Amino acid sequence: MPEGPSIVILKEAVQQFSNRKVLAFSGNSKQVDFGAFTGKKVTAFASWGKHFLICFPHATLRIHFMLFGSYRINEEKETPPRLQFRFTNGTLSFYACSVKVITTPLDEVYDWSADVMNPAWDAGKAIKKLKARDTMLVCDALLDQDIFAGVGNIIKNEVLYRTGIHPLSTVGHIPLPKLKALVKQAVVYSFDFLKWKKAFTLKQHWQVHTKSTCPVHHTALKKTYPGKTKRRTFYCEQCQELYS
DNA sequence: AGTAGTGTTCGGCC
DNA sequence: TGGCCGAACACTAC
Repeated sequence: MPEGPSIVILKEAVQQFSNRKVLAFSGNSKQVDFGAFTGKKVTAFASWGKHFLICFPHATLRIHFMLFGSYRINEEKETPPRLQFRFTNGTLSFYACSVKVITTPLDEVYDWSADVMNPAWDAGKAIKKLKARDTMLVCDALLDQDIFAGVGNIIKNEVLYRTGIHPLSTVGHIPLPKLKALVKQAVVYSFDFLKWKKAFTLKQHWQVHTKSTCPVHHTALKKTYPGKTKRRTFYCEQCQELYS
């Protein structure tokens, strides 16, 4: 569920409830005053990176699925929903997710140009942010939501392989053309992810993530937990150059 | 059938 | 102060 493209899929799947009035609203979230949203109309569904946003005239509900969150449309799960909306044309339920109420205008909360899937995405700003973090390891930089909102661990591994950059490379030592390729592919792979996920073929397109051999050299891939983020990292020592 | 992970926040410690 | 680390959260595919 969690990476940016999956949130875009969710946003598209719930459009049937856009501009609909909430007939009933319940759940086990402690963050939400359910009465404050009952009878209100959903003005829009939006997203920023891995954040899913349900907009109302007076406030926005921010949903983050973390590792285990899920949702159902016109279906029920056994587990109690964190949030459950009933509309005239169906129900929308969220499970095991983090929920927050946002009352500040969204443009003040979110820098839309940092979201790799947003039309406002600004590659130049991403390059500037990377240059300002010159001692950071690239494996950590790709997971930094202030730079690449929406990028998760799968996208990280695949983008590093595509661009031939070793995960332990230091951002400040990566040549500018390579850095530009990295920023470019963070977006390109995210949209590939979206396309493949919709077609239920995402996993079969993975080149290194969860894999044990390099698709080019047929030699063993490395699997480590590097950097500050210590997330599972798959890479090929022959294909991916170390800049340090 | 047990394990590990598409993620983030928080509190404690040094 | 601030960086680092582990725990917590809570589900399910492999």
